[in-house]
Amino acid sequence: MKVLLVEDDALLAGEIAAALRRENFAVDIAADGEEGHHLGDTEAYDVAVLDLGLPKMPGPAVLRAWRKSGRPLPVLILTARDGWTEKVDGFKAGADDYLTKPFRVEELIMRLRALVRRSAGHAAPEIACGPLTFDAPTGVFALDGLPLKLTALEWRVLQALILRKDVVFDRIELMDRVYEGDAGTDSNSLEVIVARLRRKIGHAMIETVRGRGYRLTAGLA
Amino acid sequence: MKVLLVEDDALLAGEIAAALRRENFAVDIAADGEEGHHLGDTEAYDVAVLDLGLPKMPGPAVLRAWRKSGRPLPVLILTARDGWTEKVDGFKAGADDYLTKPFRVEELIMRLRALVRRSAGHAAPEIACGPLTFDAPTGVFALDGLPLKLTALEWRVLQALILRKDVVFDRIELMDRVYEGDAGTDSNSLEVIVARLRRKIGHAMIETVRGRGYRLTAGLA
DNA sequence: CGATCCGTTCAGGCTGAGTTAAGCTCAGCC
DNA sequence: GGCTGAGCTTAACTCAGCCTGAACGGATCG
Repeated sequence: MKVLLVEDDALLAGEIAAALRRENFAVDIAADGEEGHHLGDTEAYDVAVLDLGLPKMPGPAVLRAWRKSGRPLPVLILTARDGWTEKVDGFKAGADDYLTKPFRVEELIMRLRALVRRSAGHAAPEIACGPLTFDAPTGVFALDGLPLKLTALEWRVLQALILRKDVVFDRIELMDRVYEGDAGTDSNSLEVIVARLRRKIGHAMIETVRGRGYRLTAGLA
Repeated sequence: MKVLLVEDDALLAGEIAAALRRENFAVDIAADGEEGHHLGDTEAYDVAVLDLGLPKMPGPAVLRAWRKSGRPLPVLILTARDGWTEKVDGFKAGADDYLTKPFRVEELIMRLRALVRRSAGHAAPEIACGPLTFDAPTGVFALDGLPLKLTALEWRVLQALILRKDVVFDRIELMDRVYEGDAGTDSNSLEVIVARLRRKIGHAMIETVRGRGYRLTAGLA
């Protein structure tokens, strides 16, 4: 899962990013509105966290620009102001959620997970695919009920796949979602990760579609 | 837009309902957990507002029951408690948003709108042609409902054809669309691809127009 | 400082998608 | 009817794309 964090306060941004990475998120940080707008418009993210008070380009303008270009990207707005009129403005600009500072990082994480789950079209907190289940709020995978031990990258890949199970996930897009910054295409590390995943959850579950990407299915049947 | 409001405090429920109706929402009120659960399970709502402290059946239980029966209904939880651990529990049960009392009705309305907007984005626009269907967002072809297994080139050809079904697709133009760069006309590889496609979806569906190109039709003679 | 774990790189091997080529079919035309 | 050429089909070939085992190096932790 890849998050775009647009926040000019470097200290706060670092703290949030560290907390998110501890939860296996991939995080890109933009320090001002322009950079944030550009990244959100060109890269593939699952969700964006957007501060309202930004240099160069204010948060609402960034959000409006994304919506104007038809980005479906879910956006959580972050702000120091607690006034309800501000919130209304945020939602009017197309925000999906709103959090006021100060806040618990745990709550931010929960809200982000809920946003991603919902925007992937899943209502229930648990997504199942054959013997494999994913509990969205906690981020835990289980195989036949037993919790799986996955590394950060394995987790990101599997999470991306299960959110779009039964659909082919494009190779390039998958790499974009799994790796922070720009993904180099001249590497087979993703294949190695997939191979290791297959050894853990069974070879049949991750199907490879030549020339396009991977697909998570219930295995057989 | 229809809202299910599960709230035992009649005064508060009335206030919320009035505010929502002022915004042209249709509101059903349930005064206890059992009624709320039943309504949410049998009626069609766009979104539900769920109080946590309810008589007869507590809020989290209601939510879990909905999720268990596969309801895709987006749910906003309403509670008097402000602890972040409570919020985490709410999200774990499958909530999509969380609001603590007291709150501005304007914020509730905004959050409900955001929830509905996001959960509405999952209607699948499908192109159909006889027994063949194409789901544009996922890019999946299906024949009589069964997903088709296509190679990259087969997929490109079929996609080009179904986007202009019932119209003759010029050979040269088809090759230009399917092959990167400039297509050499001195090859019959396209014909091979078409032949393989025909074997998969039935010979009648792709009609040959001599001297011009191909045409995708419903297939009946 | 050593141990462990994780992500990456590299090399070797395999599979199958896409192409080529050759022979066949059939529509259109005289 | 017979000729002609566009299009169809099958089989074989080739190489890009993918898999995987092993080894390397960086990070983290005691």
